[in-house]
Amino acid sequence: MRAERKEREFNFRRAAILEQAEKIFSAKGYYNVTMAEIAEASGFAIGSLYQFFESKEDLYSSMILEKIDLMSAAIRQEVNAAKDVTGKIEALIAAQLQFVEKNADFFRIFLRGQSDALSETMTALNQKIIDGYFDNVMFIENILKAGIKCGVLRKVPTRDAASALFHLTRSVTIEWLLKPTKDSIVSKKDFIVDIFFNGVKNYDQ
Amino acid sequence: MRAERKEREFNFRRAAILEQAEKIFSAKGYYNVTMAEIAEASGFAIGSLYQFFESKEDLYSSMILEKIDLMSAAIRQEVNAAKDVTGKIEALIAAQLQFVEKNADFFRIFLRGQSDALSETMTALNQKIIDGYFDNVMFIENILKAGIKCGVLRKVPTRDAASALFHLTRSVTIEWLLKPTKDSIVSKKDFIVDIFFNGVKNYDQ
Amino acid sequence: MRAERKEREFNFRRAAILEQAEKIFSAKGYYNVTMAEIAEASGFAIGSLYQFFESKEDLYSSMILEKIDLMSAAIRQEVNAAKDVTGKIEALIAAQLQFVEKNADFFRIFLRGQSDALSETMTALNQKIIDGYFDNVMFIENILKAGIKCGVLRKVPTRDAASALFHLTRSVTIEWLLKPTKDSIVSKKDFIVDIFFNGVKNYDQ
Amino acid sequence: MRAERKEREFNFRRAAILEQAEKIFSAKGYYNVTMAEIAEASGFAIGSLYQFFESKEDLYSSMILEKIDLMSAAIRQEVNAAKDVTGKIEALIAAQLQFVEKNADFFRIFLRGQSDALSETMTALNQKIIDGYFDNVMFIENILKAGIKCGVLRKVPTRDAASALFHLTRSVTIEWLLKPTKDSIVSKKDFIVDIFFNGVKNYDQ
DNA sequence: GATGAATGAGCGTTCATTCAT
DNA sequence: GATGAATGAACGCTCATTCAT
Repeated sequence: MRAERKEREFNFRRAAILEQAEKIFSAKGYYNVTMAEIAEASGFAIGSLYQFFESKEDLYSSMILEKIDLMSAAIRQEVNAAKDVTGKIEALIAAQLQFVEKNADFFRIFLRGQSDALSETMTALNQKIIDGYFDNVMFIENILKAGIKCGVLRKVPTRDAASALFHLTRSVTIEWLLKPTKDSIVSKKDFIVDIFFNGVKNYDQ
Repeated sequence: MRAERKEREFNFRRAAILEQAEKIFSAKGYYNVTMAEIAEASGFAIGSLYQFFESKEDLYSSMILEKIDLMSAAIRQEVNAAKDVTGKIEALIAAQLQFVEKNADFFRIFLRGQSDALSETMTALNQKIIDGYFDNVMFIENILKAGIKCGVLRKVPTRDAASALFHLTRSVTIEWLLKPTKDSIVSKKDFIVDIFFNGVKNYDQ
Repeated sequence: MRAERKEREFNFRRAAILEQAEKIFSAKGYYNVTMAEIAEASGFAIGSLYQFFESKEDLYSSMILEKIDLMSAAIRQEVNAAKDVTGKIEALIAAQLQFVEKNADFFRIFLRGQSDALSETMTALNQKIIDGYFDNVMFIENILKAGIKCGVLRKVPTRDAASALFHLTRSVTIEWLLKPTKDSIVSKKDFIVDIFFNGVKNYDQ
Repeated sequence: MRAERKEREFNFRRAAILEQAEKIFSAKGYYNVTMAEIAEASGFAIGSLYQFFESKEDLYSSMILEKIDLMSAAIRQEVNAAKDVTGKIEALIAAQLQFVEKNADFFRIFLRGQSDALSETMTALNQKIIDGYFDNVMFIENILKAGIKCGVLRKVPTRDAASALFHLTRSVTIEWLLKPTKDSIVSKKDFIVDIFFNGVKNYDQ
């Protein structure tokens, strides 16, 4: 059908814009990027951007929210595929790190985005990001609760521990983004698992 | 002496501006704050701000860097006062949380600032923030190294573990800033220590 | 014949566009109406409008000029049908008011158009409107001249008096357009005739 | 006092901008004038215009409303100075014509403005213009009522007659603005008075 | 030194017009 | 012929910075 092809084309172009925008926003930050720049980079005229997005803010928000959804879906799929609690946690971390590796540009933005969430502007986006963050932590929390219930984990405050695991992974992500290294970030999974499960104390002493 | 009094006056006014700027930047973010707003809030004329700071960017950078220095100094003092490794780590966490509690406004900025550090603008500030971050992690790393050497901690990759501890504390900070609560954040110290030292695994099983 | 049918079709569509355009321009004014809006309202594609009109300005001008011609013709016909001067003047006023009543939307534009004629843009349109205005006033003037010649009217400056009659009618039109009323505007004819013929002075005193 | 001089300066500059804007708007119409043009003509920077006016619309509205107020005041003063009804009406017409002569540029705009008042944009300005128009007509109406009461005028519908007188004057104004003539428009006063009082009918026949 | 009015480059956004399909 | 997505010049407006007072 004609209309179908149209829509496919539309989505294709839209995605192309978002891809370029991601790179540029990642490098320079929301306020230092102009619509003209995005147009130039994506090979469209300035006016054309407005056929795909209502405004600069809409373009930015769309890019972030859609990527977040992708990430959420990817992670949940991996986690649900795992059977026991330990496996789920490992899958969670691995999936997160994989996503980071494949979307480094986006994460540079996303990490900023979460901080921007602390300010008053772009309220809609911020609220969605915060909601997404809480969702995420709650998702982790439920895994931990299951782990405590079945005795694999000791009784720790689940909410705090979930947040801790989330930020442990984030810590590795930030280090990786800050120091250009060729090593795959996924190799850090075992370290996170080790620290999160065992802590640093030496019991052998 | 006349010149001394002048300088004291100067520093006093400068600090007053930074104090107001901190509040405003915290609430609205760098790009949504105007020099006129800062002037208004601090009771100076717009032009006067330029006697204390070269530019808006300079004002912003100065505020952040000076607060970081304060925080660094405060933390190091507390840590150095502690005697053994365990005590140093507890002191480190407690000092950081205390600083967060006393400087919530600043931390809202700082968390954003660290993310901004991932982009290309404000190079000077970003580099200094990254340097400060690395300094901080290295400082923690040295404590951990000492802990491993004396057998209190098990042999974990020190750099990664230092970063992990740093971000564990950060995780608690973000949660606290995101959800307005009247509980003191310092009370979270024991949780961080517990997780970091012991992990979440249940060894009793 | 084929070509004829084509032309009929063409003119039919063209008229449909003008009809919608009249409504929209009337409500929002030339500069607040977009070609997209006119296309939408008339059920054509944007590009199709350009097969009927060279430009937005051409569309606007065409609509106005054609309506003016219609009005002129209608009025002249009515006036010529009347026999004596008094009858001609009454016919003139009545015809004008009837046209206003049937073309309220257009008159909202036309009144604006006449003022636009005082500025420098849309020179072609403006010149034609001014020409039309002068034609109109001259047409009235000739009636008045005849009236003076045959002694029905006293010796007043004909040009000024013609303009006065024109604007007297206009005054009633504006009042009627400004205050939404259900009374037919045509009922005001007698008032205009009365004032124009007799003035307001009380000779009985 | 310092502040006083400041304010005088401010008002002086503001008036200078309005004066230039009047000329330009008069020649090209609201939508064909750019802020850059007004800035250029008045010798200020673009940004400076915004210290005197909130927006382009505000600049335009201010210019019109302030002139209207001036005109209203001037006319009412002249009218009130006259003693009997005939004198008041003559004063009214003379004052209006004088104002037109001194403010030709403004009237080119104002005549357009009143028509714009028939569309939906610039609601606030339009409402004020319409209000002003009604005020004006009512002011005239009261004079006519007094004239009827004291028997100088015959019993005509006062509202319609007031509007008629208003537009009679307007008719002369438009003719004068449309045809560049060196004759003073004020000389047309007697014609207006004559037509309005006596009509065109020849009673001698 | 202190002021804040003046500056103008630079932004996001609109929309008449074109032209490949 | 009919379409409507693509275009980009042009607009109103902001705000960091300067400098005459």
